[in-house]
Amino acid sequence: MEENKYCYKYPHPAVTTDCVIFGFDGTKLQVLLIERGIEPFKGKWAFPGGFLNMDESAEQGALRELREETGLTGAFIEQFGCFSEPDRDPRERVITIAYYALVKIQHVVGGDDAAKARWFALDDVPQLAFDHDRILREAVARLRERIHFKPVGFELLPEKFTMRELQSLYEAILDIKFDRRNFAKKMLHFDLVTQLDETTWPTARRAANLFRFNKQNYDELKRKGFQLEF
Amino acid sequence: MEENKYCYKYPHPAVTTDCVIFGFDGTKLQVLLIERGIEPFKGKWAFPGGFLNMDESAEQGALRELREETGLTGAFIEQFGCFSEPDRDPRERVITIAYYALVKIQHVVGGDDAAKARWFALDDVPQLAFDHDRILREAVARLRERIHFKPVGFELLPEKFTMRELQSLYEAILDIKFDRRNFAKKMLHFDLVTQLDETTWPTARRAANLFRFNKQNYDELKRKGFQLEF
DNA sequence: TCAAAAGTGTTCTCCCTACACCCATGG
DNA sequence: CCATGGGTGTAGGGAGAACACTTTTGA
Repeated sequence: MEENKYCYKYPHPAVTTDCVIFGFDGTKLQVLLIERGIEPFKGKWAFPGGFLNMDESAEQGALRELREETGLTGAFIEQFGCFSEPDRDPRERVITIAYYALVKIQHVVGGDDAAKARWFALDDVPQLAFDHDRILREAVARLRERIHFKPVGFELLPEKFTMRELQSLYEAILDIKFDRRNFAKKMLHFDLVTQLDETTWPTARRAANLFRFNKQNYDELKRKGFQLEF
Repeated sequence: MEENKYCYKYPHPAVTTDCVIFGFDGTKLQVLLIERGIEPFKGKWAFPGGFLNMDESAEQGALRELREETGLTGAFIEQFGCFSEPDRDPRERVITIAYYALVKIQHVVGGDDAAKARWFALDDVPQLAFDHDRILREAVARLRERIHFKPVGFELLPEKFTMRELQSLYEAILDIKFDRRNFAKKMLHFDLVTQLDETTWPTARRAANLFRFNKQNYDELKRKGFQLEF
């Protein structure tokens, strides 16, 4: 049996993609992790990911992994870095291209296949396999940067959401508190959210207005080169 | 003679680093390009770069390439993306990890070795080899993003510079015009620049005050978590 | 003396911030 | 009726934007 049939003149590293999947439960930012079933780092938690196929781009690879692990298609993903320390994988030299994904948590049924998958609040993520601790830190940093200029947050919310949910999301990502009224004012001022006629079922105390993301207006603003700011 | 002696169970892509080197000539943002001497894309211009060694991280590889091509050590570099379209290199599958470097143009003696190297103003960069056009667009986009929050611009200027030079740099990067007085006010307000007692030789019409970057104050601001804004 | 670039301060506006009271609903 | 969360407006301050004239020096 031929074991090592792919040969090159010079050494080549292996290349993987890893996907930091963020979700939002209405209160806290969550990350989807998978418990490793094999060595190395067996039993540790890690991001879903895997080797890149030779006929796919890194983005396609990341989307494929995402689909395989969560069943999600068409989620928002963005590459945020490539991690390449020579000894980051004990088996062989592996370079990973890292993406973060923003998913609507209620669309993820939970680890649908073999792998043990679980959501963790960002505060109580356990120690991770490989250099995934560092990868997570950089993913969060990138997400924080992004949300200042792009309304990526909407990717994490359901179609319809309350102003409080939106605010909680921003607060969870940026780890700061906003004044309720000022936050709503700013959001509405940009016309990025549209108020619907519906309200929440009065399941809490009082029914709250529902909003949806106004993509048209966002595209319009972007086209004009407007710089948002949060 | 054994040609292909590095063998793997699964196919591995080749991995390179490429370095988009930015400089500033006092008026326009410049990029350092190298004319390719071999196929593919012989005669086209491209960024300096090369294959990653197996014992170095991507950042080390990029710094090594930078040193080999320009003689520069210790320049500011930042990774901004990994490009992985399966057919981006006609020879074999090659993934490139892209960095941009900010260098003081007067420190670069010019292509010191074999390669034909030349500075191009951003406006008249010719069509580039591989997918380097796209890489350049993304490098510029990242630089623009960065300069809003980090005083990366100082990496491009000499130790001592005039307020006008600094303003021209910001204008070149962001492609907008500022009011001279407001710009100086904002810069001085953050205490990011310190005025020196020296002035330029009155080579233009009137001598201008010289400034230098106040790194201490910047670190101080950063430590306190201050968010700059330009 | 003229042209070209440098130095300098004020006003106005707008946006961000801080802040408090009433309303609706379920228990 | 009370507790909880939702809705709403205003006043003040600070930062950014607009803006013009004088100075220096070389040609």
